[in-house]
Amino acid sequence: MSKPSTPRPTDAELAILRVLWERGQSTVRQVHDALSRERPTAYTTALKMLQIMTEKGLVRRDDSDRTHVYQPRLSEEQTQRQLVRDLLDRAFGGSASKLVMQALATKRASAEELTEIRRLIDGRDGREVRDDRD
Amino acid sequence: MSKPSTPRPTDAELAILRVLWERGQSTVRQVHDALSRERPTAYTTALKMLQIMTEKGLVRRDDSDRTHVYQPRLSEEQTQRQLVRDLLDRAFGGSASKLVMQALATKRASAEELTEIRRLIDGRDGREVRDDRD
DNA sequence: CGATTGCTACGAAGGTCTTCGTTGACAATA
DNA sequence: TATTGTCAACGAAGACCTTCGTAGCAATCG
Repeated sequence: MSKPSTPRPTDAELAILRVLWERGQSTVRQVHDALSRERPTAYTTALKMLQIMTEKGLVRRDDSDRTHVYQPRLSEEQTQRQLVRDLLDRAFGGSASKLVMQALATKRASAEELTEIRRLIDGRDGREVRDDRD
Repeated sequence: MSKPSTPRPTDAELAILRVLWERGQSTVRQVHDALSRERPTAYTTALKMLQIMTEKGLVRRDDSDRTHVYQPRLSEEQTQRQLVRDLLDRAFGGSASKLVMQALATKRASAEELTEIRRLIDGRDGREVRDDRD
């Protein structure tokens, strides 16, 4: 039950969401500046993007002031979970262990990360998964 | 070094790859039949898709017979790893442990899966990841 | 006041994705 | 042989995605 209330963010949308998660609520200018540090684009690109994302429900807009302020509608964790679930369905036949296996096969999985992961698993063993809404 | 030799498969492409991974090398007809069980589409949709995927290098085509035969160019595991790495970069800041955490937060992570995952980690501890080419 | 600056809105271009109809070649069959 | 069926190849439509230029409006500066 319950289809994803918000659509899967595209690449450019995700880039913007990353900015909003890091900075907290921001103006178009602020988003644009942050994005441009990585890759120079026009101001109106960020603007248009945020407008579209507002329509899609990916961000919320406060337009009480002349300069609008945007904030992400879902937390970083919620979005990450949604993306993982999506990938799980699309490419892993729903098998979380296979996904974890591939995550571990990544060079990025450092020793510290493995320790961290083990702690995670020990922490919640077979037992229940907290209720999640996405 | 080395940018992804093959592009990230799109949704429809992934659906076709799933068929090829499961069935092994297949004709357009066979792919189409398998896809249509899930969601009815025209034969030429599968055909066009496979033609495009051939151009992109996602599949390999044997056209020695009149009826061409297609096979995936990368294994399921290679593709999965590529997708995980991609998601890691786009949405997790490269943190594998965060990704695993979200995978575990999924209902699908059953008790058996957790056991399986723990075995994986114990199996390879901090040590090195086998060489991987994608 | 007039000019410049900063903002939103809008339209549109150029790209990719997915879908399908049509065409022409070839094969199988009546 | 004439018809029917199967196949690959296009082309093109319609939907998104991403990017930007332009326009219109408010505020601010000289």
